Amino acid sequence: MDDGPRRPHTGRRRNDAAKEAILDATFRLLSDPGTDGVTIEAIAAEAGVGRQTIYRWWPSKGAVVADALARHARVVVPERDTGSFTADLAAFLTDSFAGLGNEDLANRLRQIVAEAQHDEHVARVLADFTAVRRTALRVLLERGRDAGELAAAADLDMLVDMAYGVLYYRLLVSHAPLDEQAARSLAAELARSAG
Amino acid sequence: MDDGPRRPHTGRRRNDAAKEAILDATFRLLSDPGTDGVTIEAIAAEAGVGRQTIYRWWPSKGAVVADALARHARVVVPERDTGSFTADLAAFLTDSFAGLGNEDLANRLRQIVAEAQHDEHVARVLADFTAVRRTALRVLLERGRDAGELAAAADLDMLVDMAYGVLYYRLLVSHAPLDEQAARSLAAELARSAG
DNA sequence: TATTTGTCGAGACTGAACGTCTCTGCAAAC
DNA sequence: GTTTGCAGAGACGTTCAGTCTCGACAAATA
Repeated sequence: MDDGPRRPHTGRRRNDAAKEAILDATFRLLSDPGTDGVTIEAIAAEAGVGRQTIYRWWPSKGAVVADALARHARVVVPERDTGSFTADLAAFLTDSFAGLGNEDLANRLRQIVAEAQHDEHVARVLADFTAVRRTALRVLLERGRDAGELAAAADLDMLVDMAYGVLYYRLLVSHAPLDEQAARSLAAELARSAG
Repeated sequence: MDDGPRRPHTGRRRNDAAKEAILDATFRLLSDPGTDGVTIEAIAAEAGVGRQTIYRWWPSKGAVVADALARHARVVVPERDTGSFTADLAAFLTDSFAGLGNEDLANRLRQIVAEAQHDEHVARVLADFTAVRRTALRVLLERGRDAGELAAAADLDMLVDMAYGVLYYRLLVSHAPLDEQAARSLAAELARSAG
């Protein structure tokens, strides 16, 4: 049934610059704390593009948002290796928490998590994003375990989830701050898993 | 300026039965995994009520949803006191995780968290709901600490957040299951904070 | 009992937003 | 130079939240 392309491509090609402009505009709007949920209309206007052009590249608003987020997902987690596992862990958590001290970023992440609950595209991006973060923390914990600062039997994946769990739990429920003191306390409790 | 009610109430009174029907209908619809986000229209139809009647009792859809949820929020957390702190903790976490094994409940909680991010009414309900849970777990941890099974210096609030953090993190990102093994491992890591 | 008052269900209406369709212009391949 | 398909613009259909209006009706009062 599907006989595929039966002749070479002709006609005008899609404009990659438009795609870039759309992604940039989307990300810019997502940062704006004022707008609660970005609209396609706003993205098109901000990018100086027709709505249809957006739907030529992506199947839905969620897909655009997901793509825009994904390309900025590689936020740098500074590599720490001061020799002291506890200090490295505390620094890692402090950095992670501090990033969300920026309310723009915190709002963005809240939006992503919310949207991921009913948009599979966003869910996929969030899954990839968090997986990268988990891996980074796990590497740190492995180093600590190999150095004998964590119990050999410790469930490192669970420890990772406990750490990021606190971050997301507090981000989404907002009952307690994600400040430096919290990071220190969390690091201390995690490190208490001493071998 | 506000001279208050200048005469006793007259006229037909609001129908409490309608209010009940609306709340019940809302909760029923929230459980339905098919509908992604309940509509006022659907609530009104399900309750056999006019839309305006809903807005006569609540200011917004979020408020209705929040109220419907709040009245069912008192899910029973069985009181455990077997004498063994570790066993009690494991049982508490196993119960908590098991509740979300029900996909209806898990979906509902996902919806609540998502909606809470941009609806203050829902956010309030979620905050109250989680606060009750945190208190229950904290009592359990205090007992463990008093029994010398947790370090005296342990930051119990942080431990509580680490526990519920794992629950919410896994619920929302879905990278790992909330099964009994997870509950056991989590209990073990928390209890490792031995004094 | 008759009047007043405010709720009832029903449905029209507004406004926001998603996503589709259509139009004219234009750029790239043939 | 013709064909093909993307460009931006905007009209359009649809869904949904929330408001407004209407005739019916129930409760309190006179």
